[in-house]
Amino acid sequence: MLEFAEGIQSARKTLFVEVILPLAISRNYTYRIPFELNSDIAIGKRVVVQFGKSKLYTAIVSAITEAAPEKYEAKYILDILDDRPVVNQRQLVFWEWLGEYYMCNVGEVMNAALPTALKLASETKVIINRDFQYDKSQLNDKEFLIVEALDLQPELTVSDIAKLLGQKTVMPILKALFEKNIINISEEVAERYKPRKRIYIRLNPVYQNPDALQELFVILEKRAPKQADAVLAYIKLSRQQKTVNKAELIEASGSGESSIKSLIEKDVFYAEEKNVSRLGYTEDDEEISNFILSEAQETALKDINKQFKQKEVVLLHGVTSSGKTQIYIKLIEAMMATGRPVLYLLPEIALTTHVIERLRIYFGSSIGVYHSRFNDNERVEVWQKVLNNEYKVVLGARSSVFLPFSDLGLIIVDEEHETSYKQFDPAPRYNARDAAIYLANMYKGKVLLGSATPSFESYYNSRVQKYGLVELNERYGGVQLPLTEVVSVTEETKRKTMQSHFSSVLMQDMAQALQNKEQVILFQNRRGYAPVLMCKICAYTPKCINCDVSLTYHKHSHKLHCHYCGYKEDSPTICPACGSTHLEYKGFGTEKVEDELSVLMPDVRLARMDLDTTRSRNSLQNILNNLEEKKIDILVGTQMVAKGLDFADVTVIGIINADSLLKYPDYRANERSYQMLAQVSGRAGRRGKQGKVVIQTYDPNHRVIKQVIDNDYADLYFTEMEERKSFKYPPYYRIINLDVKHKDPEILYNQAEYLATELRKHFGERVIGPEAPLINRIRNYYIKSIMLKFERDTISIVKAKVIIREVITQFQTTRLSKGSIVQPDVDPY
DNA sequence: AGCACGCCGACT
DNA sequence: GTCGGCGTGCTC
Repeated sequence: MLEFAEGIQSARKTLFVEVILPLAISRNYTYRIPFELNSDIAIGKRVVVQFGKSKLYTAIVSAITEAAPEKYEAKYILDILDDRPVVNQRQLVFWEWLGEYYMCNVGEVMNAALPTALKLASETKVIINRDFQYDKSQLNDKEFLIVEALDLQPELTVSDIAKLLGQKTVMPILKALFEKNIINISEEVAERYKPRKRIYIRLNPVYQNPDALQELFVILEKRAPKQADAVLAYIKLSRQQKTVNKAELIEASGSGESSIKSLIEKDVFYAEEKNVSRLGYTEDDEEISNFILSEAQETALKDINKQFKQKEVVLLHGVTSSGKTQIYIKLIEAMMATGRPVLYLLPEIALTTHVIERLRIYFGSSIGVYHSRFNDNERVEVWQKVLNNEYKVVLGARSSVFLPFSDLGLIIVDEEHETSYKQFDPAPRYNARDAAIYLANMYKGKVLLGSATPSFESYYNSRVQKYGLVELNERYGGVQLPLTEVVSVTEETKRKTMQSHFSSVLMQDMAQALQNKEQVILFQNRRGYAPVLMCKICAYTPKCINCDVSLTYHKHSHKLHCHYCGYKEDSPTICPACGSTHLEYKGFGTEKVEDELSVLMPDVRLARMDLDTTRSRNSLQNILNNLEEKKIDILVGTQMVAKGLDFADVTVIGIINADSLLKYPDYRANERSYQMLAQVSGRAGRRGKQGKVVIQTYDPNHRVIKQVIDNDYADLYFTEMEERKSFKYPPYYRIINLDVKHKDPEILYNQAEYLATELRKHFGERVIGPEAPLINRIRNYYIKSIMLKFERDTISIVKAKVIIREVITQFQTTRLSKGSIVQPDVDPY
């Protein structure tokens, strides 16, 4: 009785919800719930709301209140899409934190977090009002056209009508028609996700009795031989596999759809429709092959577990081929035994290769995979399964930190130094590695960062005892380090032994490898397109007088610019170091390398692997398969080739132009170069063959190249860190970039100067710029960058962000800010 | 982010 | 004199 009364009361109560809209707007909005939906509403469910005059959106309920908004009348929510929340409350906290930390709106986080299919399409549909008689002569031409079209077709979308009339703004016309009662506007949101169905066939258990089966055959063979075939085929198939689906049965029996249909009608077969996973798992590969950890791995594993007792995050620094993956597997197994799920983050590119296969072998169907090569339906499917706690391990790229985990015991971030963990555009400009640390902390889970060449941030954090550190210096199974030979391009050019971009050493090694039926990978960094001025004779590259970066040639001004302090100088015509006039703008890409190679070695099977050749869904996998099946002799690629490629027959690695890495105008150029060179080299001659790495450079004595050859990460770290300290760069300092954009460069200049001046009032010398970035105009917007450098510890970054936000908001209320876009980027690396 | 309202130039 | 260009401001 009491329950009943309460039920009535809650049904009558007027409830309001605050919702997150998938838009870049700073506020959340309040909607009213119709009484009849009161009992269905819950935080984390999706609702359909009208926002603005005509748009419908899928929003996420972030709060439920009883207080009516004071200043306006709230609109009703139109529908609740979910029976149970698709987003849990911890996630909402996570979104909130991410928005705060990376200085963007929660709506933008929502946009990145939810697969598109969960965000629903808004299709505004227009239908004719059949109940109303009207006079056609009263209509103007456009109205007439619309009504005519609606006579032929029951419904049109707004965009259909726009096309029909050949104009964009159709809403006023429709509004007029609507007000005249001639049309109705039916707005419906179509559910985009459709689970894939498959029809499974079972034999009526009656026929397990051989006599009954015999009898059935006699009848069928006489009157419907095709149906008899189908039953026979079913029996055959069911012996080989647990389930038989309709398509298989049709295929195997050679009988048609109709025979199966009549057998179902005769109750011989039972048909059952089931949702099928689109993810292509097979249940067969659950065999567990037990590998044995080496002594070094065993020690490392124990050490990791020991450190986890005190530290939330542990960095595993293990050289290439040291068998980090096996350690991960052991950690995952241990975590699985406790029943807590594991998230295993990998850079996008590594996810399509062997890693998934290897882990599938160990963990079978309890492993989920989530990355950008999945289509939307597949992503929703993984989302739902995570929601249902169906996975023990999720393997995923950057965006998998947004999956609806209800618990996380461990997050592994493999290749933690990878820049692909950072999203640059659009907002949220987050780093999945750093977000993962926050995420794990929410669940009191642990984080293992793994890399052969850790990012300086992580290494620094482990040195200051914030993270634990475990080093693994031994290669697994005694794999030898490759032999590295540095070739001076200057020298070979002088001797005239260079053939286009290839040194005689590299040509010989390639020829040798091909003769041995082995494979070659050539590495050419895309970044080589950045136009850097270099002397052809002495390899001199102009550097900034204030910063340790190469200057970049700007065609626009015909000057050399420093992107970090704003220093400029005229582009020299004579080399200041050796007096030669042979100054060149350096930069060439993979395509050119492939082209030239095809001329030099016409019989060799070449392939190229870069962003352009791997754009479509399966192209990357195809290239890798071809490499594996030895249909490719030489693969030319960008950084992609440095990640996770592991082929036994690749014995020669050629780095076409190490200078394009080393001279990159970035304070991290040396760190990045080392990482890249070390990772690429690690690809050569694994599994028992010693490989050879050829590094071509104009500057064979470069400190970083020496450090790579000596495999001396520590030396790199200490020398670089000195510079980071004196030039105020991370990890000693934190960086926040503000990109200001405007269509007019003059106005932009004033806006950026104003913002920088305002910021200087609070932060003084910590504000650098504004300075034009490398690419200073994108999509008709000119860009200026303001950089803020904050020292650790002495200043609160949280407070600084509050002030920055205030300055931006204040700026946006001024008339000056008209037409400008201000984009903050926190930790822009 | 959309989308409507509103104010200016290019056409019937 | 209208159409439609885009700039500006609001959306619960």
